[in-house]
Amino acid sequence: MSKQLNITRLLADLPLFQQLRDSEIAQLAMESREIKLSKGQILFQKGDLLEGFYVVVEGQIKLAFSSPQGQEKVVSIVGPGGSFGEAVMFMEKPCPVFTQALEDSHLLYIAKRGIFTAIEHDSVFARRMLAGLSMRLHGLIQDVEDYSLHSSTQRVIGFLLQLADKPTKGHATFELPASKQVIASRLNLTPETFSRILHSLSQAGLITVKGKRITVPDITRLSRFDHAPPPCAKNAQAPLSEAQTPLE
Amino acid sequence: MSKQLNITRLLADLPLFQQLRDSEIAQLAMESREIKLSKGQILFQKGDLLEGFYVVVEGQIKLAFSSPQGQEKVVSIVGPGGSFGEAVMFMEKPCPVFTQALEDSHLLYIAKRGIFTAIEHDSVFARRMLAGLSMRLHGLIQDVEDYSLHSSTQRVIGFLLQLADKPTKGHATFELPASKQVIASRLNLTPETFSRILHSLSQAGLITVKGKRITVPDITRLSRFDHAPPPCAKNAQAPLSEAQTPLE
DNA sequence: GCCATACCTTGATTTACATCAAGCTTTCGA
DNA sequence: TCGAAAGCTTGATGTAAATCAAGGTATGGC
Repeated sequence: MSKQLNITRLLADLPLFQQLRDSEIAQLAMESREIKLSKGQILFQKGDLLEGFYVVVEGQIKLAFSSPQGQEKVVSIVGPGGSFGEAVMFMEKPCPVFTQALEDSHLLYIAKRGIFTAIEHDSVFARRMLAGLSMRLHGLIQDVEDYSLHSSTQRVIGFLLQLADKPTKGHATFELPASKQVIASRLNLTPETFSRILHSLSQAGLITVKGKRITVPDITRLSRFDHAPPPCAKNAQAPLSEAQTPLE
Repeated sequence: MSKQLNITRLLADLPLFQQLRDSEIAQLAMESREIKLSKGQILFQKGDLLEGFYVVVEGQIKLAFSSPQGQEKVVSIVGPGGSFGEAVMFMEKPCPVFTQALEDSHLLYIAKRGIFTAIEHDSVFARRMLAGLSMRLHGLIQDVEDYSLHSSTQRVIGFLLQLADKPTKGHATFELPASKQVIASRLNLTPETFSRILHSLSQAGLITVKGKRITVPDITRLSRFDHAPPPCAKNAQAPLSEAQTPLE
C-alpha cells in the first residue's frame, strides 16, 4: 500500500530511527499508523493508558496538566521530529498530562510491540531509546532548576536564548513557536507577567518585539542581564553577585 | 575475592537486576565497585561526566542544584535500593546536579560497560532499564505539576501522604526521611515556611509533630484539606485553545 | 469588508511566600 | 559535662508575581 510506504519513509527520516535497517523500519511501519489532528483537537486525556507513542511529522502538539479548578500548565510544546508518550508507554501507568494540537498536525502513532521488537533485535536502538529518555529527563530537570531558582525574567531570557540557539554571541531574529499565552504557561508565568517582561526587556534595548517576531541585537548582553532597575536608583541596595558563569 | 562476592550478592538483591542470570550478574559485578561515603561528603559535582551510575545500598544521598549565590535546591533524596546517574550516563552530558551523602552511606558504582553488555544480552533488562528511566521521568513531571499548580500547603500535604503510603484511609505514623531543611528545599519551600505549615496543620488537628515523628490520625481528612476551597466550583474551564467554544 | 471572538497589553491592587531578625532547642565534639 | 554550632520555630516586614479590571489589537468566519 502506498500508505504503508509513506509511513515507512516518514519513519526512516526520524532521527530516532536513523540507524535501523530497512527490514526493521518496515516492521515498525506495520505497527504504526498516521494520525491527523486539526487545531484545538485533543489527542488523549490525562489518565489514559498508552499502548504506543507519538511522533510529530508536522504541526505542533501541546502537553499540559489541568487542575480541577480549570487552570492549565503547559509542560511541553512538541514540534516536527519530536516525540512524546514513550515514558508512559514503557511505564504502563496512566498518563499525567493531556495533549492537544496547537495547529493542524500530522502524527505517527507507533505501537509498543514494534518498539519492543526493535529493541530485541538491535541493542544499539535500545541504547538510543535510553539516551532519548535520558535527554527528556535532563530537560525536565532543567525546568525544575529554572522554576526553583530563577526569577521570571531569568526564565524568559533563558527561553529566548534557547530559541536564538546560536549559543554564544552575535544577534538573532526568530519567531515565538506558539502564542504568548501558551509560552507564558510553559514558563510558569501569567500572560500579563510575560507581556510585562517582554516589554521591559524591550525598553532596556535588549530585544525588540513585533508580534511573534523577536530580535536580539546582542545575545551576549541579553544573557548577562540579571535584573536591575535601569532608570530609578532610589533603593541602592546591591544584592547582586558578580559570579556570572551561567554557561553550563 | 570475597569483596567481589559481596558485590555480587548486593547486586543480585537489587530490584533492577532481579531477573538477570547469575552469569550476567557476575559480569556486572566485575564492572562495579563499592563506595563508602561519610555524612556530608560530596560524591560528584555538578558538571561532572559519569562513566557509570550509582546504587544506594545503605544510607542516604541528596541530589541538588546550587546557584552561584549559594542557594541550593534539593531535587531528590535517594535511599537504600534507589539509584541515580543513569540518565547522565546514557546521555553523555555533564551532570546538572551535585550529590552529597546525608548520612554515612554505602553505594555501588556500576560502570557503563557492564550495563551495555547486559542490555545487549538481555532485552528484558533493556526494557527494565527503560521502565526505570520512565518512572524517574514520571516522578519529575509530578514535581513540576506540584510546583506549578499547588500551593505550598498542598505540596506539604502531598508529601506527607506519600510518606504515609497507605493510599486511602486510616491513620499513620512515620518519620521524616531527612532534616526539615532538606525536605523544605525538596518541596521548594524555605525552612520557615515549612515550619509554619507543619504548625498550622498541627493546629488544625490534622497531624501531630514531634521532632521528625509525624502522626496523621485521619489520612482521608488530611487529603481533603486545602483541596477545593475557592468560591466558584461550577466553573469548568475549557483548555487553552482557540478551537473551543467558551462557556456563557 | 465587517463583526465577533480571541489575544495581547497596561495599570491598580492583592497575596503568598520569602526575607530578616531573634529566641529557643537539639546535637555533638572536646 | 558543658558549650558552641546547627537546626528549628516564631514574629515582623518586604516583594515578586498573581489577580482583577479595562482597553487595544490582531484574526478568522461569513
